Amino acid sequence: MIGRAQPGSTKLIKRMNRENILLSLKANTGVSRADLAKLTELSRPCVSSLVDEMIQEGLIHEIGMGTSKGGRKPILLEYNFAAFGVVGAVFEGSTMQLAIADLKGDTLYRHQISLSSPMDGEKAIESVAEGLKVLLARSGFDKSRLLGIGLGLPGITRRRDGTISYAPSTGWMGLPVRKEIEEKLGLPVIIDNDVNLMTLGEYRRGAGIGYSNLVYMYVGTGIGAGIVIDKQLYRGAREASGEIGYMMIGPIGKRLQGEFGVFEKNYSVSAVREKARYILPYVGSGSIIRQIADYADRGMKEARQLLDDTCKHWAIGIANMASMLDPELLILSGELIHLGEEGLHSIKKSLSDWVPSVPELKLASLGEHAGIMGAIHSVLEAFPSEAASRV
Amino acid sequence: MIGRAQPGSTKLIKRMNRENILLSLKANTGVSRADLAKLTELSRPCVSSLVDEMIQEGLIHEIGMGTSKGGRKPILLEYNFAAFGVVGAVFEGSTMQLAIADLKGDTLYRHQISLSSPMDGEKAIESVAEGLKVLLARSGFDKSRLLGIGLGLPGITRRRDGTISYAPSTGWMGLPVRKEIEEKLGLPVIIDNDVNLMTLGEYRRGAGIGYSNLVYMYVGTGIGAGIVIDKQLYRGAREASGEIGYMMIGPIGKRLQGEFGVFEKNYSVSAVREKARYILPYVGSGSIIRQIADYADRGMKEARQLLDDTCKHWAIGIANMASMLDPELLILSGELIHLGEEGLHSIKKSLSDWVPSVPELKLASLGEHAGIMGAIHSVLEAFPSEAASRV
DNA sequence: GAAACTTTGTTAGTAACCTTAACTAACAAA
DNA sequence: TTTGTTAGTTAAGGTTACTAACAAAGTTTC
Repeated sequence: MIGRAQPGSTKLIKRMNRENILLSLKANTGVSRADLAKLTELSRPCVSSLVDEMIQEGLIHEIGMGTSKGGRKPILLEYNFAAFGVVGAVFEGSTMQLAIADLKGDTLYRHQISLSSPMDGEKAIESVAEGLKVLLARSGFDKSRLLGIGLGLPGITRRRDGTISYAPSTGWMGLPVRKEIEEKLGLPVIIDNDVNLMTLGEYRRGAGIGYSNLVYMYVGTGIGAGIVIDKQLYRGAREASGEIGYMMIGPIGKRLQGEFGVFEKNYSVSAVREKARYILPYVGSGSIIRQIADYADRGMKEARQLLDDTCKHWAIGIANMASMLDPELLILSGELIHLGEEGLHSIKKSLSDWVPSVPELKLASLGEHAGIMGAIHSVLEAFPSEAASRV
Repeated sequence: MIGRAQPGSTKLIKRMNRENILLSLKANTGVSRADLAKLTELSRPCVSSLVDEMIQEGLIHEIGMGTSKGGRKPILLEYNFAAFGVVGAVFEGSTMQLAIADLKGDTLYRHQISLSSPMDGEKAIESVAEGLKVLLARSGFDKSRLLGIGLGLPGITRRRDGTISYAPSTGWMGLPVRKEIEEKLGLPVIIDNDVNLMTLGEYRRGAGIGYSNLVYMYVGTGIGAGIVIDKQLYRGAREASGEIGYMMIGPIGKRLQGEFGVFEKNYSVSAVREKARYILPYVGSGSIIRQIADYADRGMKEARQLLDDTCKHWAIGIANMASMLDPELLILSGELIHLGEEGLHSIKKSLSDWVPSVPELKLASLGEHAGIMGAIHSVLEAFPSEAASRV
């Protein structure tokens, strides 16, 4: 027999109403009880009693009187963003970035750790513990006031199990990350793919604020994408969504097990850099697309060709995603940032030639911080107003 | 200021509980009040009173006694699937198919109308009215007992507005279909893209039953896809999701405004048929891929090449979708049905070479009826247990 | 400057809904 | 016939939010 969720009870409706009040309070600061009644469509007495309860619990503060609108002055309220904290951590090659944030998602302190032996999973887990200690000390937060830790990892992560199921670049396949860290720290841990978290970061705090459906495309050593659908990050049936490095773009060739996908084999930063080495007299460590563009601008024909070919195929990747998902917005990140205005324009032109519904295009706005912002927000989303659910 | 939805009231919890009971009752027939209490996690008295209420309203029936499990015999209940009806209608080229169904989604009667002037939008709308009359007469349903009409149309539909925003094949661009039919018939109308409805049909009644994330791929005159994410049909920001005919697969060429996309220009049934004309001595009207395969099997080299090339590029389309969305299941439909076991196998092989997370592959199982099934279910989903929400 | 509104917030009583506890009904097993 | 179990009902009680009325603290009007 097939059952169902959520039996409607009197507790449930209270929880919903508390949640609604908190949400309104998070979205607009300096709001009175009367305002909340209007916003939530609850009666004034009901709002008053719930608010008083939450003031007792330390979730809300009274911050003084407001100006009269022709009657008694309102008592302004504020969500107590400092009531709890969250920690975000992201592995990036040989460094680990950590940050502690309040319930608003505002970063309080950052910390960075260089991993001496980048490929050692156990060591990496230990440095999370180390970084956490530093952040707690600096911020003065007690561990009991942390909601949890969000952790960004390369490869395909199994969020539910808390393990890594596919990680060609680090070799941490099968590592039970969540369990180990939770045991070591006694805090809830959420793991996720790094590109997913960057997507979440840009969606909540960057170029994607206010949109409901967007795609985030990242071109780096590999090529990946994150997908937000109906305001939710979509992770796929096996948490392998957005693995667009495996799209069939460019020459196919033979694929070796455990290797990169066709698209990234042809047009990742590493691949383009490799091609450039055959053409350019000198290849530095900066943005490869800028280096190629510089030579192209100076009239080097082969450079111009490589540039055009690369842009065209990146545009093809974008067009494929746009035609399939019809997002409102497409955020370009990683090496795509360096395309510049002309590059962006040529991609827009291609899209309008190719697909019927062209999404808005924006460059990512958070830079290096996208991943850690996302990690922070992944915890905030996993525990929606934590305290409200204690009822 | 930013407000919020759903003020939690005592009415809401009753509605939720009624809804839960109805859902359990829809999913399993022949269930007692005691069973429902277990399924919904409500108390037995609560279930009893809600059930009695709904029996009064005609939503539920008692269907007799069950067998004792060591005590008093249970009174078995059944959802009254005949309480309301829904109508589905689908335009397909020059014919319109209609069907009337009960709340279970089981088709009661079908009807088909040939459109004398297929491209005349007004005429088409009139035939919906005509078909509805026939179905009501045959089934004995009164119009007041219909929840609504689901209507499948080619092109990009604006579901909210009820208009058509892009329809190169019919030219019905901008037609306010919903408004006109609602005014003419006095019934709620839901319009949707035809491929979306086929997807919904297969998801609810065909190859996709039980899955939560799937992609439906249709190859016909055009190429399109439907996307189900987290048990919801995803329509895209501008309702243009799944327009995979515009993926960049095969030679690009110049795209003319209002024309087909690159993928479908190269590998739709019409495109492949065109290529076949240059190769095969005779091209009939049946499945084009079967015709090519027959010549290939008889040793004709060019036919074999065309077959392989076509399969390969269809597989590329599938791989692109799989790598981006990581669905559990991919349903193949339209001309893809005729690939047969060998074709399916070769596509599976390609996929496992190309992408890291290979979805299950199935052939569509509803054939011609997928669209109309979907139309029916689109109404059922838009009015979830209609009567329950009257509370 | 007093009277008449207005807005904010609280108090008291009520209605809606679910739950628990206890009961009747109906049946199986021994 | 007794004992135990399952199904369904009745009655009392607990939460929760709502309405109505009121107090507090302003502004506006004449």
